Amino acid sequence: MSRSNPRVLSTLERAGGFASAQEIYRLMQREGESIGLTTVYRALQSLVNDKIVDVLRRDDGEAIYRLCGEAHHHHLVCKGCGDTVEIEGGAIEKWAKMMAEEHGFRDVGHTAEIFGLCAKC
Amino acid sequence: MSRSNPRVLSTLERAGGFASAQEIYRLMQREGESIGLTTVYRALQSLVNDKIVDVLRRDDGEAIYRLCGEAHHHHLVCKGCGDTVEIEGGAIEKWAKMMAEEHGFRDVGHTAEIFGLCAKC
DNA sequence: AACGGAAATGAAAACCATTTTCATTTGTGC
DNA sequence: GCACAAATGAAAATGGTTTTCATTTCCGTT
Repeated sequence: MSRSNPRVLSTLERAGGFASAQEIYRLMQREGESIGLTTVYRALQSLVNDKIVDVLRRDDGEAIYRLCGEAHHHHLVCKGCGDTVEIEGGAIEKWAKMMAEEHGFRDVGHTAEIFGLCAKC
Repeated sequence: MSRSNPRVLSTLERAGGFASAQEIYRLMQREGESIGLTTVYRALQSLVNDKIVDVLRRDDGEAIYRLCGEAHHHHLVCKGCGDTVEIEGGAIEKWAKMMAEEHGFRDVGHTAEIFGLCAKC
């Protein structure tokens, strides 16, 4: 039942370990790989089930997939120009762990994004 | 140009300051208010522009709207049963402020959600 | 009160990411 | 080679959100 298509995984890796299904699909097309959008979605779902990738949501609602193994980081996004800076979140990791423990949750992940206006905007 | 329909705002307040457009629409219908879904969406957009409400995304991609004035808190969500606990995020506020400062960002906000499995699941 | 233009409204259509359906192809064990 | 399961992808369905456009409501001016 493992539909974890290796071509999809490797494309996700090549994309910097961070991309939406549509982006992965377009990327594969551009590189001449023959694949259907459906298969991309299925492969990603499968990778999520197998906990090889995580899902988050972009602000526009599109789902983005990220390799779990990736150095975990967060984003500082400019509301004006869309510029994004990757930032460390050590404090957040601890906070998430503490909060989860306190409420008896296990197997936890988290998302955290900061948005504002950058120096130029 | 202010399309910030007060009936929509008051319904959002009544919903606990936290609801999706569809939920607000259904709530208003149930209460016998005559309004179109389009108007609800427009009113919410307008409230977001005026910084009276914020938007976040639920895991399924649906946008949820929240009164800005609300005591700012975060959520610990169970992936199994969907149960949600509101938690404090003092550490996060500081982290967000620091990171923003460090990169010259101003007028910053943030989102942070923790998800995992609750004790029952 | 009547008129005219601007803003608001909402039904229906368009949009777009995602999921489902289903017929076809591919792969594997016999 | 054969049969059966799994994988594939085109096309249709789904569902939240946005757009279009014709109609209605508001307001300020006569």
